[in-house]
Amino acid sequence: MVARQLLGHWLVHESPEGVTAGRIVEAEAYLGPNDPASHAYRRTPRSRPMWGPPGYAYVYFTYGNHYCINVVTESEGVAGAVLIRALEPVAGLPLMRRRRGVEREELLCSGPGRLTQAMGITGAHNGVDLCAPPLYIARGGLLPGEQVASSGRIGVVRAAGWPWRFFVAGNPHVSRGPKEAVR
DNA sequence: TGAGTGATTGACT
DNA sequence: GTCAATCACTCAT
Repeated sequence: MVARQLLGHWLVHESPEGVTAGRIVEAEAYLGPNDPASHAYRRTPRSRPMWGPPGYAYVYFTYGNHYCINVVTESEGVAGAVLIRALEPVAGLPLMRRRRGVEREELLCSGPGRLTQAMGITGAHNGVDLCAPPLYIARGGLLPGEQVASSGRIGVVRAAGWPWRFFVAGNPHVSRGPKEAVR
């Protein structure tokens, strides 16, 4: 599963204010029409990138306050994406702190809405190519299999029990959902 | 045309 | 532990 492979890679954003980067420590898979919890379950103009070619970003705005970023993983014409839920900050921490307004490193990127704010990602990045600057994914070191845990998805009502959430076990930057993670 | 819901976070009791 | 903020989109008049 692609969500599993995404862990350990870096998400890099080269913005005019400076470069920020983080290691992906938590990701969640969403499919298309077969997944009741996915935005692709009901097609919307905003989520159109989910049907696009793989390697592109799908950024959406939710709850009136927060952005979330997805990586499109399926081929063109097939809906499918991986939601990036948490990052471990590795570069541009001062800039992240300024954008987030918090000092603690664990609070900078430990959540979907938090990491987009820390990285400076907005709706303007919807549909951009993640294989080229200014916003892209870089290959990170391989992750030992025993460090990767999975659990049911967080924050969704439908199909929440599907074990499509992957995260780095014991990493302090992983978000804690309303439900306790089932290792 | 209007009410309800949501892949969330942060502030307040 | 509870609740508000606030926007895109769906569903019901």
